[in-house]
Amino acid sequence: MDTSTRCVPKENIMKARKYSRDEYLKKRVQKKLKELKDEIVDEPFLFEGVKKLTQLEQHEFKTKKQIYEISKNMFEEEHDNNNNDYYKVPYGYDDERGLNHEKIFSHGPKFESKDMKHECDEFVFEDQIDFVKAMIMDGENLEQDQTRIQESKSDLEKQLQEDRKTLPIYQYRDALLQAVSDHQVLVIVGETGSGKTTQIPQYLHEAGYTKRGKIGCTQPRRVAAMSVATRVSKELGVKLGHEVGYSIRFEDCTSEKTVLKYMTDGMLLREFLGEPDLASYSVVMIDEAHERTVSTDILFGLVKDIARFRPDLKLLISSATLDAEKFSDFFDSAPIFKIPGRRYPVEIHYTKAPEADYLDAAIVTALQIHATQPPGDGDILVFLTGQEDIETAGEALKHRMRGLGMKIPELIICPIYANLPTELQSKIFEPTPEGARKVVLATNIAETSLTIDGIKYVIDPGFCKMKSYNPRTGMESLLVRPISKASANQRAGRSGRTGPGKCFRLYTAYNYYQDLEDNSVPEIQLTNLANVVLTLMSLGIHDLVNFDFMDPPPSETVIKALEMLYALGALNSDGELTKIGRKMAEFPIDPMLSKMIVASDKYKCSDEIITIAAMLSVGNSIFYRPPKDKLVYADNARKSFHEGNVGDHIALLNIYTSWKDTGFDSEWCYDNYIQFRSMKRARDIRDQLQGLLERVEIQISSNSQDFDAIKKAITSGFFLHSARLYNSGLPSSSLYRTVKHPHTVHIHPTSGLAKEFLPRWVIYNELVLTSKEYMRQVTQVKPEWLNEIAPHYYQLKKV
DNA sequence: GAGCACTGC
Repeated sequence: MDTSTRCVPKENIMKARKYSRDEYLKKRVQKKLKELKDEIVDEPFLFEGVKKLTQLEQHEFKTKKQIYEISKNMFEEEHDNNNNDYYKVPYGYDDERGLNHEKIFSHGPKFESKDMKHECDEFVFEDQIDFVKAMIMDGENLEQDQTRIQESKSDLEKQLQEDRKTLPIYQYRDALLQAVSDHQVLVIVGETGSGKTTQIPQYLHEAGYTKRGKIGCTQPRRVAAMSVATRVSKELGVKLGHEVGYSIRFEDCTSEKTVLKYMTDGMLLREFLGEPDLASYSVVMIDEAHERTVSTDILFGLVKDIARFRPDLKLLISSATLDAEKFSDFFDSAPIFKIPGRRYPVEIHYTKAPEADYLDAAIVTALQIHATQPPGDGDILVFLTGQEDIETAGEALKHRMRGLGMKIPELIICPIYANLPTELQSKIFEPTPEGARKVVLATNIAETSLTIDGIKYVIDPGFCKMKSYNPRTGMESLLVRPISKASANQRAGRSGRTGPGKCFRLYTAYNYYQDLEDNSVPEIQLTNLANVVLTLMSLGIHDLVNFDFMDPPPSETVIKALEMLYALGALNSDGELTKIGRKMAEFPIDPMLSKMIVASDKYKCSDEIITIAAMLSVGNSIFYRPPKDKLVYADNARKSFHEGNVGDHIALLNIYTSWKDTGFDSEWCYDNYIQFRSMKRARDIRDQLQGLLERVEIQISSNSQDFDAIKKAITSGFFLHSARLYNSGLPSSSLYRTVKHPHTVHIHPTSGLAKEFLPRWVIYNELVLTSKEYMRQVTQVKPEWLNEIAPHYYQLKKV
């Protein structure tokens, strides 16, 4: 794979495809077809036409397939009311592309792997992708998997105990307990299915560690913490929330009795604030450490530190294979304990040559698999970068399946990405009907966050979207980038969960070994750290430069965060936390938002401000973006909350109060093109913030009519994000200049302020870089407020 | 007139 071309932003590839080549091609083909139409007498106009066309246009167009598709579209438009059967591929149509099955079958295979050769012998597409089978990721302990049978309810507990003994980890029980007793820190390597998450805490409990304190086990995700705790409580035959419990944001399912506590990593981090030595714990297990979330990375440094003062505290770091040595090194050469996983073998296939258009290649590969493998065999999972890719691929697949007619089994297309409304997400979990096959088009969500049963084939184009953060400008953007080896292996492993699987990588073996990084860049190096720095500060860690990070974040990012906290008044000139800073640290949100809340006390509008803070911290998924034809309704709905050019912040407040007035109705959300899921989340966050107000002694006060007071409170948090209209003489100019680091930016078109009216001074929630540099969530302010609210910051600047 | 991968507190 030529990584330089692979790094081209997806938009460019898409644009080139959509607007230049295809448009051009379409016009040419349509013209030619019209010319030819009179020559070809009806029967199958389309196919004869295509045949002639391909001869004529051979030198101009790359593949007949494209010509076929365009002429087919054109044909369909013309014969819209006709019998659909007409579009079936007629017998005898000769196209090496593979639209006639009998013909195609005679072509040779291009797969190199032996078994595929046999299976693919009869079906080859013109732009077939050549794969080379390279290796098999070994499966382990397979024979034991046969025993997983659900028993009747009365036998359930007995069965659960039997099940526990069949887990690979069971035979290592005594050795593991010995290792834990001999060493304070232990790195555990165990692949998925080894049972480490459910069993290790139970073994330690059985061995008596819970007599001295709780056993805590962290997970990167909420659902994992919940489901594992549920499972373990069943295995131990206790009620969830008693001896076994879980703790996640908005939901604490634990009691005084709880000795095995599963929690999200962020939750343990917040527990540090109340209990800096984790005195109530005897064992802390950091699970899925290889995922390297910001919270786990911080936890590493913190637990390593407290382990020195608490020799009785046992630490378990559990991870996937690749990182084990690194974890061991970080924890002063802690011993590594290996547990084999339980997984089926996965065949890895690479392409012989790099693929220029990964989307097209993925579609063709999916069709190839579908056409050559028996349908009851297993479903296909395709990893794509985002919603747009998924929609494009879904359309293309549907289209081509129609082109292939009835001779091929049904293919059910299931898109899945995090912003997809919940009711549409559930489609992927429905069992595949007999004789059909499911193809799941997924983002990275399927890499770790959810598991789909019945997947046998994985198609991995080798890309994902990654966040990048520029500490200098404070700008965030998403870039399409090649994945890491670890990520590629994780994706491949998704095919081997219920039986032997196959993974088709749309890049070459050379690309894999030479071009891909071993591991993904840890998140802590890619993100804004203001909140993390504030948390560490309130734990009394002032020397952040020397904090023991496994992979330190760029010093620029840390300095930027410190500067911001200083400007917000959370730190004094000695770098110590102020009273304001301590209050701010109580809120689990971005420091600028928490400053806004703390400041709202003064303006007597804390009720409105926590609503705005909750809405802002839900992020950009509040508005549902429907397909193009309904987009205009969605935009109008959005505008209706923005009457009087109140600004986007007040508009968010309006949305929340309108929703609240309906009694938190889901229909209302649907009518207004608002995501119900996001609103529920906003409500949860708001409730949490309201609870925290008491803790920092801020009165709930409402002042819903005084927008200036609300805006002033917002300005107290966001005065660093101010911008001034630039070139205001020109009516069409919408250029703004940020005040802090002078930089030209625009108001995001989805803002209520974008068109109607351009204020001279604004504050914004965030900067994003997409096609331009945009300010998102913008509100007008008066320049004198900046002087009044942040004189320390604006005194020298000319406002 | 744009276009937001995924988590978490």
